[in-house]
Amino acid sequence: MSKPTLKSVAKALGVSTATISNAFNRPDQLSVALREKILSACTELGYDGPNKAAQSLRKGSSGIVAVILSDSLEYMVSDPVASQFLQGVARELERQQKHLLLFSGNSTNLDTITDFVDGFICYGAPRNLGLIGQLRQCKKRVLTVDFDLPGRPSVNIDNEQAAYDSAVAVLKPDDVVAVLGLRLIDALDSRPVADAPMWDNLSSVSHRRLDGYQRAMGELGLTLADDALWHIPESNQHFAEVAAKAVLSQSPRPTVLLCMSDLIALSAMRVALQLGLQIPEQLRVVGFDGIEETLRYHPTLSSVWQFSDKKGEAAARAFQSGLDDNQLLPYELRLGESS
Amino acid sequence: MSKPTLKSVAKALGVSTATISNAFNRPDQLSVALREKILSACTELGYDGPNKAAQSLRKGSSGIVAVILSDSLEYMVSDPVASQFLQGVARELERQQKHLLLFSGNSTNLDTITDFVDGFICYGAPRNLGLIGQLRQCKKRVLTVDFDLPGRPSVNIDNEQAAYDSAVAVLKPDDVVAVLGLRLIDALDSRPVADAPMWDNLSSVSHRRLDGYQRAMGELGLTLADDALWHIPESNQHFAEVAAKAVLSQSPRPTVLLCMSDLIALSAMRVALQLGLQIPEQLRVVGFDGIEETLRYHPTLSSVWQFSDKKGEAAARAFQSGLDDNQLLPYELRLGESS
DNA sequence: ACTACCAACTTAATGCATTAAGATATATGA
DNA sequence: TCATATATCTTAATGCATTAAGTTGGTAGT
Repeated sequence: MSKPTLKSVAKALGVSTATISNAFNRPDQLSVALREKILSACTELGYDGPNKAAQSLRKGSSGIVAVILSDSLEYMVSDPVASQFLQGVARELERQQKHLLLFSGNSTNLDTITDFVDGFICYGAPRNLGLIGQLRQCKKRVLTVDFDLPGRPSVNIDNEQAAYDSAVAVLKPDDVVAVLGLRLIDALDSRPVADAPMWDNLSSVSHRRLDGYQRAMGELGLTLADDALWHIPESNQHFAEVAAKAVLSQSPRPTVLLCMSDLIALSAMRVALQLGLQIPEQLRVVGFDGIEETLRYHPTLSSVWQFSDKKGEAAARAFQSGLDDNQLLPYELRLGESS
Repeated sequence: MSKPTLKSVAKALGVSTATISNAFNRPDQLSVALREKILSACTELGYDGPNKAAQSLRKGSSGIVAVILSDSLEYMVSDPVASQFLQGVARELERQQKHLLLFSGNSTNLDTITDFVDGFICYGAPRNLGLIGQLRQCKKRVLTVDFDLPGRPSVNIDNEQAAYDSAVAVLKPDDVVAVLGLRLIDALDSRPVADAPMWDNLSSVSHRRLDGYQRAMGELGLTLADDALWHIPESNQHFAEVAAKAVLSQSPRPTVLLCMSDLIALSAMRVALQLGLQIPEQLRVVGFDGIEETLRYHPTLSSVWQFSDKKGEAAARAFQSGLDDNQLLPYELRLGESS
């Protein structure tokens, strides 16, 4: 005997398919007695509700939400900030009884899943820029986080202001400043930005932060040397150390490092300590993100805390709400021993 | 004008729907000329291939694979071992052009997604035991990792032997042994197992490891005191520290700690050092799993490395292969400064 | 010239369910 | 008692595509 369907159950009970469907979806459309009879007959027959794939085809919604990560899943799951975000999304989605589908930002084709999902939460601009065009045209709901798409709802923090605040808190009038930036240009290794063209699409967050740093520096009359603005392709130990070593061996040696992620800042501090530098006496460091790990190391890191898990929850809630506004979440500047 | 469908495209071109379908799915069924005409007409019309939801309904497969985690997504994403595993799965799935849906082991109902996916990769027995029954009866492909379901393919390591090996490597004839076990009984806090009933379903891995420890101890004539076998509900710092503190203040004080995860072992070492104990002189510690973090701390941890990312890849490959065997993956005992 | 076969399409059944609109019967109110 | 409203169920159109089986025209072989 094959798997029972709505139709076969209906026939077995001598009622119409509409009634069975209503028994599951609109209890007010039939008598209580019949409904109970149907429901118990269903368990009897091993029918556990309408087929979700058919339902999804008919209703046009599945209860599955895709989260598009900026990079490969691989990288994302190992990044503390991204996985915090994912935790938040997961928590809220569980509350909503929805399902989470992970989608890599390296993928080329959105429409391998578009039909399956209720929409997309995009965490950071996808590495494959082709996806952006597809997202723009997508008929389904699209919500962006940490970047913007015209006409689409978004969840962000005020990166410019946050970066400004962090710089103001750490800078002094006579400082030599270096910036360890994240994904500023289109290069796969750590290197000074110099005159390479800025990578507009992928890095709006980074550029805002840079603007903030520069506003703060401007107010103090400080300028950023050409070779003191570095591009780091991925927020990890290796790439950060390369940049930190280079920057800290320049002369005049920087007295302040403005870092666009905590992981970068942490690595930079390690390098500095290895070079025998005193923190914060000879070098002050400020990070960005706010991750638990910075609390376990000494000196503890001054940083902008942006509570990625809350951001994830907010994103999932905003996705569900149907509202199309651009949300700005609060952040918090927390000073540690590094400044 | 509404979204184009296979039917509307067919009408526009004056051919049958079967032909359009074949143009996408079975190119050998129509002439090259017509196919190209159709394909270009499709881009013209903004039709980007057959609707996946309908396709899934018809074909009965979607290209989506669900990974059922043992706990909440929240916990899983933050656990280094689980996220390593997830990375591996994601990597292999990307290769196969399949999609990854994350499913919490706390969920009550499998059939909210069964119809959407091609099957399930279960990473550890789900915390909600009700799911196990549902998985047993599930018509779709089910592959288990780190536990077994009768008649289903699985991916494991030989936990008993691995635990045995690790214990043999660290134990000496006059040792006082304590075991910090993971999820041995049904309790939400850290506590001695004592005479609580073992939690069979959820902890097969842990029980195998315990068997391995005990075999090794038996060969050396060592026994495990009643209050020296501890249950830890979750592999995290807090629960591990509670157990470690308790065990290390017993007398006679243990000279060896057999820990069922590296996170537990790491926390235990921290506690030991705080108590002023010398490692490995006064206390030897061995862990389980193999995570990068243990290489950054001193003393470095002796542990069983099980390469969770490879396990993830193997699981995704085995899922795809259709083979129904029970795979045993290699592990590696790596000795560090802790023993 | 006739059969056989192939290439290239089409027909129509099928997968599983939702839902607006229609049909009955029973109850309500004046 | 008659018209109207309500509760309860059914009919049938619809969502979008896959695929086995059928049709047609043409080529090849003898």
